[in-house]
Amino acid sequence: MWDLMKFSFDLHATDGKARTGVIHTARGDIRTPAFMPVGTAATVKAMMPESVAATGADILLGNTYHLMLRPTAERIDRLGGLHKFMNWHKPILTDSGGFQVMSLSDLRKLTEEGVTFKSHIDGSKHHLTPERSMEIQKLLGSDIVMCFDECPALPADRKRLTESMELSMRWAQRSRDAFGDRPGHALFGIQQGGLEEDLRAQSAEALRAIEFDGYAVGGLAVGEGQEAMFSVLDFAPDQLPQDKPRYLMGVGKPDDIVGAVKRGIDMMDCVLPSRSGRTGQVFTRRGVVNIKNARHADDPRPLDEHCTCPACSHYSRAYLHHVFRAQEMISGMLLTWHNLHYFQDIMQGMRSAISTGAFDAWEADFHGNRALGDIPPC
RNA sequence: GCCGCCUUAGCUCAGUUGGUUAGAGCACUGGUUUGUGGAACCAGGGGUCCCCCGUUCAAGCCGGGGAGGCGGUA
Repeated sequence: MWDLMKFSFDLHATDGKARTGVIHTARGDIRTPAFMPVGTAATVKAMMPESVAATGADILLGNTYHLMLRPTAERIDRLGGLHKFMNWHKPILTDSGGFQVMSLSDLRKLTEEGVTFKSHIDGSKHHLTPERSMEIQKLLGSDIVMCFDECPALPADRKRLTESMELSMRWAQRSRDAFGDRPGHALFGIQQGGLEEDLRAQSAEALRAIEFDGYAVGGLAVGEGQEAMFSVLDFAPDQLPQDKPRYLMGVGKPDDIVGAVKRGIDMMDCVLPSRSGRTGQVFTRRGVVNIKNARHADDPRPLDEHCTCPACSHYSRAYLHHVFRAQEMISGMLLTWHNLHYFQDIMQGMRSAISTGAFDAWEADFHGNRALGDIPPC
């Protein structure tokens, strides 16, 4: 029984650098490669939790920064933890707040100790340190806790990247020390170093010395472009332990995800399917569809005739176009559902292909479908 | 009938003492969104300034006449 409570990763098969397996947690298993929908404010926007599960998601991402401000980690703890609060009983990974160090940079002050934020909600001041981030993620009841790090925007010069990476490594040690021993819960380290191979290697070495339950590649998808990102992913996963999950943070578009898995990534998260779902951008096998475009107004066909999600099973492009233009809430609901369903379809396709050694063929089919482009207007 | 106000982009309206290529919001046509500050943002197309005459180097703006609309009044 004690063993069942332990966090562990079983690698089932590899195909080239691509891997498939299962992460075991106290809240259930996570099939890898895994895509994690983002539920920043204790909700995947526009989706009921059971609907998110129906798309095939095994795990969600939650956010330290947003939840500490509202409704506060202490309140969520008093109400029984984040899983109960938001009615999601599978695993949750929480981001540490590190990303907001970058994305909210005009509202923060960074020191060795930590970061002072000014709340984007009411302007109130808040302090976040590795120790406080660990405390908050524990109060939330997170299954996979992320180290508190600093994520510099790219491009950045080498001096800045070096100092930032070294600070993040000192914070990684403090995160490890503050996390303590929590059976069933995992702590992931985050590699930094920008696009520099030697800095990435130094960062990976520092993290391996501390020892984590999983290792994230951080600091990518922050403005460098796919080519540069893939060039880092050509070596970064190899610098991290083979027997632990590797998580690429914040990625990405469908072709980014496929390229990352091909290079040895096991987990990813991204706001794109949910955010785009609310703003009319739809991801399909044949590429991106912008549902607001006039060409869909009279189109009785589904978004994707092969997709089994509710939006594709029961509604025409004309209807989805109409409800988007009319700003009806069902628009965000249906399009988010479709996007999440499609992303999970990609993950399932890759898991199956890797386990049968057919990843290359699967990938060729994936790119072949995209090359067709969207169906012509009717 | 008389008096007042109004007429500028598809819609609702700005437009200085007359002075570069007449603007905004919405709508329209596209684009962007990568560890969610975003139901967001960016770009583009679109004008016989109601019509005619006049003054002036120059008129959306000033003068005269006409048309249409709104309100008040008998």
